[in-house]
Amino acid sequence: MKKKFEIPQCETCGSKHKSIFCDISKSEVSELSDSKGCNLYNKGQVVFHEGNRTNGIYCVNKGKIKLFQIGSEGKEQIIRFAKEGDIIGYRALLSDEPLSASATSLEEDTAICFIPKQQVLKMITENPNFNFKLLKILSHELGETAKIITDLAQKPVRERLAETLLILKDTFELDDEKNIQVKLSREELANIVGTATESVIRLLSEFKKDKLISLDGRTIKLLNIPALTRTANVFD
Amino acid sequence: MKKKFEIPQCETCGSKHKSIFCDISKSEVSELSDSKGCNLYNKGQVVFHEGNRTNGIYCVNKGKIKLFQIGSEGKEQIIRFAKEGDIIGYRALLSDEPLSASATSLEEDTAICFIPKQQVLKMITENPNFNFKLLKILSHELGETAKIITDLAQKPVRERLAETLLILKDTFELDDEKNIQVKLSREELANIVGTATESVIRLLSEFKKDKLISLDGRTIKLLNIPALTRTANVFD
DNA sequence: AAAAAAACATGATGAATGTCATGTTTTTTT
DNA sequence: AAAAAAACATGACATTCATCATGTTTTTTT
Repeated sequence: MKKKFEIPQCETCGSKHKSIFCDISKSEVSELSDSKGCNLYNKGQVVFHEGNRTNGIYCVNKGKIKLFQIGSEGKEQIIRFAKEGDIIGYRALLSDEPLSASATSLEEDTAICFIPKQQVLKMITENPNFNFKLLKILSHELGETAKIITDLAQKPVRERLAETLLILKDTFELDDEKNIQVKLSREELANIVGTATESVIRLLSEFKKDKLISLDGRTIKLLNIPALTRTANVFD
Repeated sequence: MKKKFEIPQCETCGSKHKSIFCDISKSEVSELSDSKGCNLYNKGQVVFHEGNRTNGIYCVNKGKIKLFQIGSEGKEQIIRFAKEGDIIGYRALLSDEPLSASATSLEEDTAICFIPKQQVLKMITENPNFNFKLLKILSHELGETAKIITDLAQKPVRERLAETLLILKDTFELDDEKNIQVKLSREELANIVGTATESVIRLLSEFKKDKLISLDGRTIKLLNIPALTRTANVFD
């Protein structure tokens, strides 16, 4: 059962300033606000499904999203995450291809706006700033995925898990107690790292024993980031 | 020692029609031709180096290019290839980040033009067609890398090698004898697949024994594409 | 609150694949 | 053409890591 909620207005959107929409004009904002739709999602609900067509882009107003593909054996592979202010679904729209990944919400009360294709295209052609930001997002993302490819191809599971924790830290940040601000199951962690759930469980226990992290259910506290970085074998 | 060669003119460029520049105006073509530079490369020469800054994009006029990253243990990971008509280096330019990969030529007499940043930015702002093509290239590429991530994370080496052969087929095409039109060392194949050179050698021998391919030095003939597709475990 | 389901945890085992050693062939350099 | 280097090939072995089995804890449903 979906709760009632205030439909977010772009004019007052808290995540606007840190999004691709941060410096569009007043008239564009109101146009955007009029053209968009917005939906609330419970934890685990599907926002869009791999293989489908999309007719616009989605903008995360509140909550956290995982984007994943289903591999040939039916196993989920998490490709990336999105949070407040991020857009998703733009890849399929701009390449005019089916969605390459599915998106589901990771938290209750996730709010996601939908901006129709027509409006997106209009902003691309009429607002060079928006256009360049889009090019920047895409090309940055492409660089990140290339790094992931190299890691998956060359690093052992232990290093990849350590690196995943650091990436999750950078993506969702730590609270004041150094806990990573996202809760994922062991299985989901395995589906990022590209390994078996049991391996994640074992390695997390090792990291804990080595005082790199501490665990409380799905909450992971980073106790020693430099040592974790060394474990991940990253130097940048 | 670099041979003399006719500097290619964009007006008469044979690869223009199949590139991002296929439908720019006459005046834009001549502007492009004036602003660009062009270089010849021998086999194995570096076009650009990971970590450096770039001040423009490169357009492959003739020849084949591999793009790769160096992993934390110094091992090369091939991210993608480029051929006649393809552009490279655009990711770094558009994201305003250092180059995420190195590029080297795979053949003698590779010719690559360089288009300065200023010219690229001008075309982006002034030619919506060019702009959308760029967005399309980036987003398509992003979709391809996502697939590769899922495969690397989930498929065994045998399947990945079979799939690599099929991707090479699609990228460089077959000649009339069904030979893949690119010559790579076993080590380079390993650096695509994410495995050891010895594993590639062994698996190629198996594929040969199973009549999926035949081998003549670095030339790979695809004898049974449907069976290779099944071996790769792909269904699309 | 009880029952069921899902998630977490740990040990035992085996398969996939990386590493090392060694030899042959091919290519490049002198 | 000879020598050197690089690439290719194959066997033996070791290691990582996935799978299976089983049990416990936590969460969800009834």
